[in-house]
Amino acid sequence: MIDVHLFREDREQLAAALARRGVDRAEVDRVAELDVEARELLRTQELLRTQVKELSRQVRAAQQRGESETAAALREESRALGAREREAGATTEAAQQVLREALLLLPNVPDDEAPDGSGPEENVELRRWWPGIDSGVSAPAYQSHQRVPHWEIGEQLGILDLERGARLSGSMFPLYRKMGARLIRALSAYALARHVDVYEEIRPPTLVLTDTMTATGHLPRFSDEGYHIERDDLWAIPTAEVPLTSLYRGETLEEAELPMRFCAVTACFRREAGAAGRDTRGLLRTHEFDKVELMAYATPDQAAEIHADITARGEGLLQELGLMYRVLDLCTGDLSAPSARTLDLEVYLPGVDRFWEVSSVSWYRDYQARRANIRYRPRGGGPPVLVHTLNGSALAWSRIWPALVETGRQPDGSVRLPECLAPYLGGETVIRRRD
RNA sequence: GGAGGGAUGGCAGAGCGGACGAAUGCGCGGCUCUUGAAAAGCCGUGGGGCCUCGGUCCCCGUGGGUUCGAAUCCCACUCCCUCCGCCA
Repeated sequence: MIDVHLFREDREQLAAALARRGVDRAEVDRVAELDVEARELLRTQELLRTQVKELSRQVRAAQQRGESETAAALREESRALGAREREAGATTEAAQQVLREALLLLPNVPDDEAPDGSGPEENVELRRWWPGIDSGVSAPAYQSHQRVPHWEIGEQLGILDLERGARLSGSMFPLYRKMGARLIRALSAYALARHVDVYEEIRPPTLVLTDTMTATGHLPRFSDEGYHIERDDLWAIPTAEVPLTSLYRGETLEEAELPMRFCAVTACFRREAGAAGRDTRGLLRTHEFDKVELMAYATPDQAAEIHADITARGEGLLQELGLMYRVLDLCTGDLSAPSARTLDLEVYLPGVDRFWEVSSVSWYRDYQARRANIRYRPRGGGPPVLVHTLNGSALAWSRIWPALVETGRQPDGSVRLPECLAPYLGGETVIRRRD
């Protein structure tokens, strides 16, 4: 959530920044007015409250002097004021609630560096990588045996069973078999092993409270996107970012502890309500997928370096896996609501001939931390300061899996997997037809 | 699911209707003493909001209630601990 002070002190600048991502000026003005209103109501209420407290003191004093009639009169006066105070309190609270809701719905202020644009087509491609690029090899010319979509490969090799997945849970709930299942497990083990040097491994809960979903910005704005278990009022996490960001919710850290870095592999659940019917073939879009997530709390000074590190780790994995990918700098119109700056990593799938997002590395500044109330005590003293939060995937396996089987497909129909996975696959890096 | 106990500042822990945002100890910071350190002594030390920067209001797990007045009494809930039941 945006600092409400900006609406008082820097409204013009704020409105201009938010306009870059399509927020109507009227929205900004409305929040500013709600803020003024709520403060006025608060002042009225506090004045009444002060009077009640003063009268209560006088009641006691009168009682101690034995003046019971005076005490009774004062009590009566205070009672009347108290009723008015309660009324004013209710009004104030209602106004503050309206203000809070409006603030929660507003997206973050984009970073100055984020490119302008109104939608995905205006994202800026920063770089592109493929095996051998460093030694001057030109972009790969994929062969016809690689131009087979992964759902066909998966069926041929018996490693992906979408029909039975759908039987269990409906469409877009994939079921992997044999080496296909093992590959997912291997990828998670491989990636975590690469990150635990610096990122503490966490195994968080998969179902979380509404407060936990609200802290990251997934609620209230995107309630349609989440699986909600009504009976217990719990949400299935759409990404490990959600539990990881709330790990220290409500706490005050010491500056010396920062940056704090975490990684986790979890299942991720998405209803894909807004994308119904699009990209539904194979594994392109699924309701459940496994992903390794990196997440950090940082001081504002540390944030840029962490952002670069998470990006580098995602890229590092893609390079070791030998997959062509590109890096996009998301324009203001495509930025997720809580993010100030996001770099997307997109892997190339030769079988379906398209780049597909496998990681979104985002810097939220203090937008999530303000919702989650996570602060740190500065080394040199002074009041606690909100942390910056950052996160990114490394990586989303439901899209790496297709990239690997399509890219690694041999002329004989078998699939060759990258050597870096051998230790996690029992040494076997070829998936053959009769596996 | 059942029974009982608990939740107070960075930590421990007192307070159980009136000047309590809260004793005391530890920790932390500063100073004195010391060649230096330790010890000792002295002083300081939670967070948030609002305004005319001097004030003022809120926060004792959360939400409600009683009262002129609530950390303190009542109700509900959450979480933690102990025991029982069930269970991978």
